[in-house]
Amino acid sequence: MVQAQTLSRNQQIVLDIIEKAKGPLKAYSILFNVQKKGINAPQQIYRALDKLIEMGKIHKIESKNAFVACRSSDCEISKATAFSICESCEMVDEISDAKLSKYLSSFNHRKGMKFKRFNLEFFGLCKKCK
Amino acid sequence: MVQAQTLSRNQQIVLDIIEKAKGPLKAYSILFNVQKKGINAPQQIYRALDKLIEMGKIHKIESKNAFVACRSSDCEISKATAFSICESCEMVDEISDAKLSKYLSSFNHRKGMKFKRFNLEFFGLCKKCK
DNA sequence: CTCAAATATGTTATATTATAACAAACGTTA
DNA sequence: TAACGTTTGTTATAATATAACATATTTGAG
Repeated sequence: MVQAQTLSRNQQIVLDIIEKAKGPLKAYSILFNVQKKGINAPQQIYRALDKLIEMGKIHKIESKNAFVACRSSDCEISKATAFSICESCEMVDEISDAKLSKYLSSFNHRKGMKFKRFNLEFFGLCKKCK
Repeated sequence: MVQAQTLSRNQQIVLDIIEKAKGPLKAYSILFNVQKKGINAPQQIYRALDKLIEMGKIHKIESKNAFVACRSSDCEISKATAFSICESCEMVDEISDAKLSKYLSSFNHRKGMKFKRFNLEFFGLCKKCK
C-alpha cells in the first residue's frame, strides 16, 4: 500500500528537482544533479521515481523516457494522464480535462476491457514554436 | 521523402516477423530471430524499424518499447494511434475509431497547439484475463 | 514498549534499449 | 555514366533500466 503523504529522504530530493525543472527530466540527469547529496546509483533514482509515480506526484512521459511533476489534481493517482508535447522546444504540458478523462474512460469500457488507466500524448508545435 | 510501397530487403524481413507475431516484439528479440538471415547488428533492426514506422507499416508501443504491425487503415501514417494493452497477458490491440481520432485531433487544436499526431495507450485487463 | 513486518537505503554488477560514426554497395534518374 | 539518395554492414559506445544482496529505518499490532 502507498503512503498518503510522507516522502522519504530520497523521494523528496528527487521530487524537488523534478518540480523545480522547467521541462521533463531524465533519470540520469536527475542522478547527476544529486550526486552532491550523496545519491550515487541509478537504483536510488529509479526507486524514488517508481514510488513517486505510484503516489501520483510525478508522471512518466513514455515517448521521452522522462519525468514531470504532476500539475493536475484530477488525474486520480495517474489513472488518466494526458500531455501536450512540443517537438521543437521539448515543452510538456499536462492536460487536465475532466470531460476528456470521462470520455476516454468510458470509451475503453465499451471495448470490452476492464479499464485501469490510460496515457495520452499529443505531439506538435506549441504556441511559441509554431 | 518516404517511398510509397517498396520495402528494402531488411525492412521486409523485419516487417514479416512483426506481422507474424501474436503480440508486440522488442527490437532485440527481432534481432535474435533474424541472425540466421544475415542480420547481425542492432542498427540494422533499428533502421528498418524507423523506416517502417515512417511508412505507417508498424507502430511503437511506447510504454513497452515494443513494436506491432499496423492493423488499421485510418491511422494516416501514424498520425493518430491508439492501443488497448492488457497488463496481464501483454496483448496489444490497435484501436481504429474514426470518431475517437476526430475528437482527439480537434481537442488538441483547441489547446493552442499546432497538432501533428497523438498516441493513446489504454491499460487494463482484456476480456480473457479479467 | 517491543519485536516483527514493511519500507527504504546503499552498493556492485549487469541487462536492455538505442545511437554514433564510418565505409561500402546499390539504384535510380538526369 | 556520373551524381545523388538510400540502404547495408560493421564496430563501438551511449543511454536507460533492473537484479541481487546486505543493511538500516520506520511503523504498527500485540
